[in-house]
Amino acid sequence: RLRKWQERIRTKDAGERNLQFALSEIDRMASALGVPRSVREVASVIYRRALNEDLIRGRSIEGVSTAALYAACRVIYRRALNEDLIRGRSIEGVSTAALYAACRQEGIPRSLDEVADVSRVPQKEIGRTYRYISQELGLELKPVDPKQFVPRFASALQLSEEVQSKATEIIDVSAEQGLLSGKSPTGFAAAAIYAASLLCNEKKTQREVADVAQVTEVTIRNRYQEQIEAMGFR
Amino acid sequence: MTNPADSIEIQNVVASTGIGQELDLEALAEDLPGADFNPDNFPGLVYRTQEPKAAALIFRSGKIVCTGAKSIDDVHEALGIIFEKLRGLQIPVEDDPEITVQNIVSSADLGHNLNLNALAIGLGLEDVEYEPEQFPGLVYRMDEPEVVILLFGSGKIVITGGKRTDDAEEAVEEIVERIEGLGLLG
DNA sequence: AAATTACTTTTAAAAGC
DNA sequence: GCTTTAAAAAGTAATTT
Repeated sequence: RLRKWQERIRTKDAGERNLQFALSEIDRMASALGVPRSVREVASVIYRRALNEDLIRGRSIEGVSTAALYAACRVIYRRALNEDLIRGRSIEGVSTAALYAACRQEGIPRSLDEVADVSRVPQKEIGRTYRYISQELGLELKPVDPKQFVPRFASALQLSEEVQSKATEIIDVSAEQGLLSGKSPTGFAAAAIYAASLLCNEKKTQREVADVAQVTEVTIRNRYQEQIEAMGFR
Repeated sequence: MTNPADSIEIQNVVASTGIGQELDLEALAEDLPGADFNPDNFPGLVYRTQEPKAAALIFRSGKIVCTGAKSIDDVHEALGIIFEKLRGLQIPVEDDPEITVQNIVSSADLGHNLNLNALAIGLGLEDVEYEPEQFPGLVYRMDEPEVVILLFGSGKIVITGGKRTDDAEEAVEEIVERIEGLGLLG
């Protein structure tokens, strides 16, 4: 009976640790991404819900970057595994996916690429975990709107409000004509910003825009051509 | 006015069977020209037939998976070739092993461009996965028939997960009906 | 800058880690 | 969950010419 009691304490300890770790990870990544505190709280709420519904199962720790934190993560993972609490799923993967979901829910999305840059988990697992918790928690998030990337990308490029509203207009018009289906929201936004910068005489090169949006120049070129045509230019 | 169901083409059929006899894959790999066997990577031996074109995974238990065939007839033909090859190697093979179709992958064309954003919301976000940042297709899980449909902006679609030839046809009729009901088909 | 190759998604079975 | 097989869809990306 005493052993059972001790086990319970240990279990509770590990759970607390995991939660603390998950929350500190969310905070660390959110800081690195420049995400406002209000959104960090949403990410925390999503993580807690995932925990409550026992969704942290069946995923393995795969992300490796800093050796020390990875080691700490493994210790926690092993403990949780021994206590039959986590059974597989990675805290980091769920933390990162929760942050990605929170940003989307709050209308200030980060691309999976951007989130992966500050996470210790590979992009592929983040996407997979996101789809999993999104489905299980019934988040029902609408597809990412390319327009939501405009303010952040444009400001990183030091472009004016005028360029931003022009880019937004280009996105609206070309999406209206059915050009958005199946296209990457970041690539679509990047092309519109590039086009708007030309139209407003605040030209940025395709490379500059591509770097900020983390897409290739080829993608910008392809989307740009379609959008210009949709706008009736060319 | 062409019927989308008429555009259905079977692209791949996956089936399983067994010869009811344990196999020494090491020896089989030696005797079967063109066989690929890397037990460190995967427990099955890979053998490809040219006509009809298909790939078979042969396991130690004697169970076989056939994939890549373009029709159910081709699956039977390809497996028939493999059965004969094994018999030629003095390996006893049941008279006509039962062949079970496990999955049929088909493609089709709805004939109109699709607004995937509107479709994701219209079909119901709970049954839909549409993440254009990761994949350009919208993934729709249909209940009846129980298949998964990938829908693309071009109107081209992929139907997979079905076990009967009729599943694809029923699925196309059903998805066309649903999309039309939403007023989202051309 | 165009062409090629390759990877993303879904599905199913097999034996074993 | 992973490993392997094949196939389509269309977008994106990395190489090669």
